[in-house]
Amino acid sequence: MTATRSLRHLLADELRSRIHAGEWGPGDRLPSEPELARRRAVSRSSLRSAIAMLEEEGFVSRRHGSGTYVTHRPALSNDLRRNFGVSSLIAATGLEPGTADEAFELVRAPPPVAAALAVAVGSAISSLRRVRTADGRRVVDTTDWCRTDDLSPEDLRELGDGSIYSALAARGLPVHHGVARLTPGNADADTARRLDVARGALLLTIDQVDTTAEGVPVLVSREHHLADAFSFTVLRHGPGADAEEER
Amino acid sequence: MTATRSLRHLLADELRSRIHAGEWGPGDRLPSEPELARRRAVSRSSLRSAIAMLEEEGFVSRRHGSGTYVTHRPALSNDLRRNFGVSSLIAATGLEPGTADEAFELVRAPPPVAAALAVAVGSAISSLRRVRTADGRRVVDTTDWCRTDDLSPEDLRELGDGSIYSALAARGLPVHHGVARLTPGNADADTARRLDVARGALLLTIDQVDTTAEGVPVLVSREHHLADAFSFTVLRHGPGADAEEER
DNA sequence: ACTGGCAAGTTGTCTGACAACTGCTACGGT
DNA sequence: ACCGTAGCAGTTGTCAGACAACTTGCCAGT
Repeated sequence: MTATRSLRHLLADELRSRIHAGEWGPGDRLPSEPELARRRAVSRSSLRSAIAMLEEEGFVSRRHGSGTYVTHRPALSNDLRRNFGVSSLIAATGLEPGTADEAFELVRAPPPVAAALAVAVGSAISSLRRVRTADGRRVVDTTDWCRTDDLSPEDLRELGDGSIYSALAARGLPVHHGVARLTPGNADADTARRLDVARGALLLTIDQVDTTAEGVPVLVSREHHLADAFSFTVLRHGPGADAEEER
Repeated sequence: MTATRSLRHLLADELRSRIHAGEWGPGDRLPSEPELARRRAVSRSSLRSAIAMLEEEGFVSRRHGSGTYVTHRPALSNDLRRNFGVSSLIAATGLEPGTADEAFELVRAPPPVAAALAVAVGSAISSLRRVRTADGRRVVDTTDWCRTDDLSPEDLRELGDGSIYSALAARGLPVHHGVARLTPGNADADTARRLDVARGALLLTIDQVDTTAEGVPVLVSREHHLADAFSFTVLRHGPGADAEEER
């Protein structure tokens, strides 16, 4: 299923990987649009759409009358914006992700979680708590919550190494975006024990609410990251790129 | 100078602000492309490019054969990706940004800064250290470094309330993007004194390197943010949005 | 040696058309 | 009365060709 995405997405993927593979280095000029379109036997407009996507993502920049150039974009090992789950975050640093101390439970929704999931406080929801490891080292203590009619505790147990995101997508609830809130903190007794560090160790806590394209919140998670295990990076677009609204 | 940006950028800005103003709410369908194009007296292709930008930014989502719909995108008060400088971060929360304890100096580049700015270790560079305040409260302790031939300490003194970014842009060095690295930490004696908090207070440190579109690093900064003063948020794009490369 | 303009090449926009898809409606069979 | 299906109108996706706006390098004239 899933079907082929639209042509311009395919073209964008293609160009992105060709740039990523180093076919054109930073500062190089891409072949002209008519040229690229002719070689791929697609219309120039489709190819232009693809390039527009790459431009929006910051991979290339276009100069009217001159050409399209590959930007000197840094290759971030772990960009918060791109690496969604903890697994991909760990994998992006070249380490082997794993899990430990898994616990699947049916719990009463605590107030903040209930509010985020739009359910009544105290109603039963599925929760999955686990410690994520990188090359065997305990680095993240996570808890995920979701509605039981979306995923029951049994569903969570069955997914094994599969990601929660793909399980949700298989149920027709693909996660479109998430809002992550970052807070520094110190490990409490419980988390310290689970992560096998001293109490009070530095943590970066990420509270995240994932929603579908329709704006329905489907997954709430709280992740306590060991501060010295990762370096979290964000690519920030400069003020020149898109002047923006205020009020 | 600056010139009018391309038409599709203008159209995108226009639509973005109209959505932001609430003309169409989340879930609503936008007028059809031919309709919007006719009303603005522009070609459908230009308008399509504009909508493509909004789609890439996550404001709308298109459905082939059905229409273009406004997504339920959360209105983030302070998104790390969008709010670039500390001032805009403070202003985005509705507080009044200010500065205190400014110090302009000519210093010898410490190794990490020298590496980031691509200058010799120990060579003279401009630095600006200051405490940023929000409604008078001391919330961030920042230090900026840049090459003296880009901005001398006197240039920094002269800019007053103007941002360093606009000063760099005026010198033909517009900042295109920056890479921010986030680290939790505890306040050392010096920072604690400057921020008027207890030693060991929780901080979120942001180390950032800002570069031009050509990839030339022009500004390095280290910001110690009081943990309880802000909540840092990032909008993360879901896995469904753009399946991506790995290696 | 310098300057001005010309010309080729590239991206930006426009126009018109058709294909592919969605959602609804009306029709016909059971 | 119910249900499935074909058709239809509306929308986004793609195509083709043309011209405008801009950049860059070259070349002739001074």
